[in-house]
Amino acid sequence: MTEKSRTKYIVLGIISIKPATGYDIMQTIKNSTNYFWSESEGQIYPTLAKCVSNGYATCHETTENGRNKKIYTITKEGQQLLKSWLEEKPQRNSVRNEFILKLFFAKNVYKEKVLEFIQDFIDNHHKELQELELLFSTLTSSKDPHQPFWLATLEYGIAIIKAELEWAQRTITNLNLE
Amino acid sequence: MTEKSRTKYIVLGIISIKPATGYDIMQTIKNSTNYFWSESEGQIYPTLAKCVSNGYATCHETTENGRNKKIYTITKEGQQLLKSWLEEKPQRNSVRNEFILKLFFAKNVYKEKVLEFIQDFIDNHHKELQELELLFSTLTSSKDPHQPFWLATLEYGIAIIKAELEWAQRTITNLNLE
DNA sequence: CATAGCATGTAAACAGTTACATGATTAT
DNA sequence: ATAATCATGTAACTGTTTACATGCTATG
Repeated sequence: MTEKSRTKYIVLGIISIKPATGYDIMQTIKNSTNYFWSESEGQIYPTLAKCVSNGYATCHETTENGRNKKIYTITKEGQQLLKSWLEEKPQRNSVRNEFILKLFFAKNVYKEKVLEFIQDFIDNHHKELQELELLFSTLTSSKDPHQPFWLATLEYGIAIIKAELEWAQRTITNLNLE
Repeated sequence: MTEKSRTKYIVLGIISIKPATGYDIMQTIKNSTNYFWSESEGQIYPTLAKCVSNGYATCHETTENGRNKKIYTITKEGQQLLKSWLEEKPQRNSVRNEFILKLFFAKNVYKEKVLEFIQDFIDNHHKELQELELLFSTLTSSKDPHQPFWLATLEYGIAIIKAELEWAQRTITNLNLE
């Protein structure tokens, strides 16, 4: 956990909702933030250990169903760190969209290949849209105090995907790919 | 330039259009790919040197207006490498949107702060939209053979930004921020 | 005559992913 | 039995940014 890595904030954010294990945190990321923030496994456990050594979290070891678990709980210091980060102006992120980069240089690529890529893009985005809409329908009935914010981020994901799908259809026509 | 870094592909892609200096490449990225692919300065020069040592580009030193320049030209091998990469299925990129991450955890943030962040988001996206629309108007009249693909990527950027702006306005209402 | 832009580059620090190792439980 | 899931962790590698160093030319 170095100065600038934001991994600690998503970790602290998740355990601020409810104490959790490293595994739980990874599941939460996979199931509910993955469409706007992803983390790889190799970051979570070291970050949790460093949060404990820096006093931002405490660790409680238990055994549940014969499984050893380490349940992490946020401390007052962790809450303060999280809150002060949340109140800082968000930083712009570097963007890297490999699909669009390939399209940018697609002049010498066979039209069939370009069409194939756009159709894959459409398929993947359709699947993702379905997943987000499923999430949406479960979230709408939730009474969790976080719900309005989670709904807003989910609507963000859905809005982007819909715009991408519409663009992809138009682009197949505009590039005369079919 | 290691195995997986994609920096070499954007570098080769740009010099495949027209021989260029490292500085030119940075300008091109800043002016025309930055909304979907960014690179930092410290990557460009070492990548160019390695492209030369790997036979993907050649380097020609000249002096222009008293300035020393190194003009890089793509080789046949470079063109082949670029083309074979372009024809591989695009890889998904990891997503990291700090603004949305902060909104996800915004329950304990003052409403005024949340509103401020969304308004900054709107301002920044308005500016970016204007820049892209300016680019768009110059591109539409271009007869460059790359034009249809550049236009498609530009339309992608514009579509996303418009969707984001609409979402932001709805979200101010939905979260009762005003 | 100062500031912005043109032009090239490196070193150190920082960040992140991949692959592996281990072993238990639950479902098929 | 065996595959999937739960659960924790590390090492090595890969990739990226930041800050610095240098010096020239064009513009106001």
